[in-house]
Amino acid sequence: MIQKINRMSLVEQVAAQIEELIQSEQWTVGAKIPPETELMEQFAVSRNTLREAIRALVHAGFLETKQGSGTIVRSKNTLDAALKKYVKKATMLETVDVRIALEKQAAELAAHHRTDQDLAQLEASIKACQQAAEQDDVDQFIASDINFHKAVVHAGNNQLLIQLYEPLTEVLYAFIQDIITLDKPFQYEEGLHTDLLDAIRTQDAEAAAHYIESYLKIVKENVMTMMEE
Amino acid sequence: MIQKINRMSLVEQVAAQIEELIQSEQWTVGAKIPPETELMEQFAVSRNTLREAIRALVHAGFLETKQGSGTIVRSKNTLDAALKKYVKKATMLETVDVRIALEKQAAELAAHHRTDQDLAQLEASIKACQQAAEQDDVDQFIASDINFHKAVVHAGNNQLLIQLYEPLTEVLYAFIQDIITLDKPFQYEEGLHTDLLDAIRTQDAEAAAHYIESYLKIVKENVMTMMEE
DNA sequence: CCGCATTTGTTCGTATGTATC
DNA sequence: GGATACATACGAACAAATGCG
Repeated sequence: MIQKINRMSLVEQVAAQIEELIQSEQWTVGAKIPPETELMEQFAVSRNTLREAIRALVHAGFLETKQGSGTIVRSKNTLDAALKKYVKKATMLETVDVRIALEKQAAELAAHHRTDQDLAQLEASIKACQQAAEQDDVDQFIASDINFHKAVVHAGNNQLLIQLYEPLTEVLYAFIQDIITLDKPFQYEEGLHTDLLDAIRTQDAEAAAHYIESYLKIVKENVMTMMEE
Repeated sequence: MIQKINRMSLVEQVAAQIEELIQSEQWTVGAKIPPETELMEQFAVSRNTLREAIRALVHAGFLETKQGSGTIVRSKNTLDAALKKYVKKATMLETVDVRIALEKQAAELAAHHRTDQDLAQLEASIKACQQAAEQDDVDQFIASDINFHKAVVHAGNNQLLIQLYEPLTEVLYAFIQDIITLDKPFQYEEGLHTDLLDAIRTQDAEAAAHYIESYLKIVKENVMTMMEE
């Protein structure tokens, strides 16, 4: 069997290997990676070649270098960094529409694929919301609320969808804060999330999607009224 | 006014400038960029520094280098490259579900926001499909079909959504080819797209979403049966 | 605070493989 | 095939920042 020639440049090969080391968590986030001299020996390449590989990963957001100190692992995936950049530039209205699209689909999938573990996670998130509401802890409530939505998406069991959804939540955090603090005196509606949970539990995909739609339609209206001001 | 010290490394500065040149379309996609020796002079940096910057942009998907030939501009934005990478790793089933999510929402938005220009574009795409079908040109038909779906998403007038959708189509191209060539002897259903066009023209968001849903449900079933084999 | 080793940042020189005319 | 232009790769050296004793 004749093998294909390795057409990848040395730099690409080294970069791919390092990326693999990060994603397999042999190099954990936050940890310092071996110095250049050491990596030169391990990969058996020159310093310049190694540096080009490292620089590529720095630019992509995987690594962070500090002169005199060393190089540390900064992040595990690039999509997150790239998406955040774009979401930042997009208008809030656009972001909300994309969120509606993804979360609705996720809710339908969750209704089909949810495990007992998923249901437990959803219940826990709802409880956290209730507790925060009782204590009038706005920040905690928002965090718990976002956690609930994330849990829904996770229950959908679609990795690609999860990766796309995650960066959106971060941007919405500050916005939701504005809505709650400005628009209303922060009142927690009891059945807000439990309806969706029931729909997912009973595997009623249609109801789950409908809940998300009506909920996010309200969010969208809030966004639009805020933009008019 | 005291200015902050420029703490960016030379490589980062060069990379940022090149990125700017690309996004401002002073360096257009497909065009060859000046050779390294020339850029060394223009940026007033050494070869290795320049190379590290270029390598970072190559890894990000902006540039593409070919030994002996030169370096050309490959893409205008990173999100596209990052997404493609992820989509490639995701299963086809996951990709289809995400596509359903995005396209459904886009169809609803299109029904609301479509302009006369959008409608004209949709009609043109449908005509291209019909022509390709009459001539039994499978490749051309697939291309036109994808163009139609892209036109729907564009009519939704949500930049973020468009950016997310675009990379998905590329991956699906090869797959749709398989379905058409293997599964069926390539027959074009007349009303396939016209129903959606009518829904968008009459601004019936619900019907538009419903059409996308039923259409992509068929696609999804095809994916699932193919995976079983 | 000083001196020193470590580590990344930057530059130059040189040789080699590859595409284009 | 030869000449030229260009990217690839290696090696050596010095600069600058950091951290430690």
